[in-house]
Amino acid sequence: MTKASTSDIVSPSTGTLGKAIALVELVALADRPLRFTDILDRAGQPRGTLHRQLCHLVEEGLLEMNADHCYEPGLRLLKLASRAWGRSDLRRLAAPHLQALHDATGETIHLGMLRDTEIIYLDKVESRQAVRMASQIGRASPAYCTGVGKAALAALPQPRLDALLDLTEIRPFTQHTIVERQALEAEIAAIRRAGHAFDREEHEAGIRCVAAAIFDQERTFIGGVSVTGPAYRVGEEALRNWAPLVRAAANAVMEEIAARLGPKA
Amino acid sequence: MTKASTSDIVSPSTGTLGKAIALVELVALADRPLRFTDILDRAGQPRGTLHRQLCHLVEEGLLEMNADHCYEPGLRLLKLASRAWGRSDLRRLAAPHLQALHDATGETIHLGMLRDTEIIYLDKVESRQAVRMASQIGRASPAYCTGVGKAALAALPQPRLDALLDLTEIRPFTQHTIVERQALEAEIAAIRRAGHAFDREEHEAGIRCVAAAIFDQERTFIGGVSVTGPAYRVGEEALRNWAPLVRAAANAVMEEIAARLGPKA
DNA sequence: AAATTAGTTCCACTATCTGGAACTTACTTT
DNA sequence: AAAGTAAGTTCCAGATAGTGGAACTAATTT
Repeated sequence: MTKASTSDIVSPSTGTLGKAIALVELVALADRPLRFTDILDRAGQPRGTLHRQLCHLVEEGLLEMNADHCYEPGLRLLKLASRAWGRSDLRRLAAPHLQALHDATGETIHLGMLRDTEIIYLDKVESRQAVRMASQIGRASPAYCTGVGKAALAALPQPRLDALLDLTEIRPFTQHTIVERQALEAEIAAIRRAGHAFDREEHEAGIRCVAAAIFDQERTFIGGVSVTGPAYRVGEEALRNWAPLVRAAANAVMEEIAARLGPKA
Repeated sequence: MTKASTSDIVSPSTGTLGKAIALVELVALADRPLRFTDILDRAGQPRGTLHRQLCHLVEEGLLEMNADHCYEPGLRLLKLASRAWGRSDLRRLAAPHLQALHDATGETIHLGMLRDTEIIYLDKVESRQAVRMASQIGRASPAYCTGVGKAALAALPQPRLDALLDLTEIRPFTQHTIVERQALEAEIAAIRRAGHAFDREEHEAGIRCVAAAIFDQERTFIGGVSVTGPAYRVGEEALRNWAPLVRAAANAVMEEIAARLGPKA
């Protein structure tokens, strides 16, 4: 029996717990508030069972039920996540380098990690308060069509990459999204050679980005940094010019990690 | 049997789920990474049981195990919480009014909600990027010694207030923290009369704050707004001057809520 | 007012969780 | 380096808690 490493991708056999948090996710990812019956339709569980599970989740504060009988994600999630965020070593070590990269480029900087087939953004530094701060932190985007995501894919050992791509449901977000498996693998090979990844409006129309991977001592991927900007302001040339800066930032974070482990022991 | 409303305070009897997320909380709130045995000591469960539970949590991405066998909060928490945050109606409606309040005062603005005996901060607007953005979002602080918290307490019907205070473990965070139950009740009475609450360095030394409650149509408390600043810059007088502004901001949010419910039906 | 839909409760059944003990692996000490 | 000790993992009979069909109540709709 394999021990459950963070990076294994397995169909969850976690019994009760799995079902429970699948419900939380169902509610959290829905684009509108869900009533009991909405959830019943989507969850494929008998009424009685579902009802009890929802009650438990509400009692635990993972879900809440508002005035019009709709279930919504609960505040306790926020509390737990804020601790997770505050304690992340990678985030803490990377923060100054993200800021430096922002100062150098003037564009938005992201720090992301790979979780299953998705990139989850751990931190960002924004130009001015563009839209609303923190709105992207914790956001999950598919790996195969984002800068940090593709840098992550390119950083994986081939068998894990294959397994991950097999699990990924590829669909076109924009007309530039790479949807052919072969084309994607060629892109990944190119990223391996170059040491950085571009996102040319593949996830969001009008948004371009350059990203580089961060590795730990054993050369396993732990995260990625990127510079992102609107296409009207960020041309192909700007992307290419920033690539060395992004790689340098990623390297600086790696050195930081190495430095921290040295004195520690 | 009472239906489990968000605001009921009950000892959780949620079986497996309750134990599981108690573990997540244990790991998330710990001030250092915990190894298996550390958790074993604190969780009071037999080895076998605990081990399986932790495995399940890791498989679900609620916890992660790092290289040196320490458990840490998982990325999936971030993902779920970011959806919770992005979808919060209160946050969305309040945002412009927080900004306006910030423009008027120049100090840090918080929006918080009550969860059991704690205030959880849903949003904030900060002076310049003071320390690190978003660091406070999701943060939980005790109700009895914070501005928003005391405003919340004063807004509760007496029986719920009593129940809540009975559950609260009161301890002095600073030398100004109100620790006597009687003094606290007097303070709450004063807040009820005034319509706003002060925090005079009761939670953190050197930090002062004014807060006001936000109610829904039925006059039940749903959240609070506050202006917070360092004591050297924010005197008693400034606090008193801001009180009307804070109350006005809270009222503006209430009108927003009322307006949204009008056209809707 | 009747019909329909939505939400909640009940209880026999059984899948899942429990926890003691044995086992394996990774450090520590002499 | 070998023995000792602590940390982490696996196993299985027994107990608990979760399951799900059906009956019931409450809220809408016709």
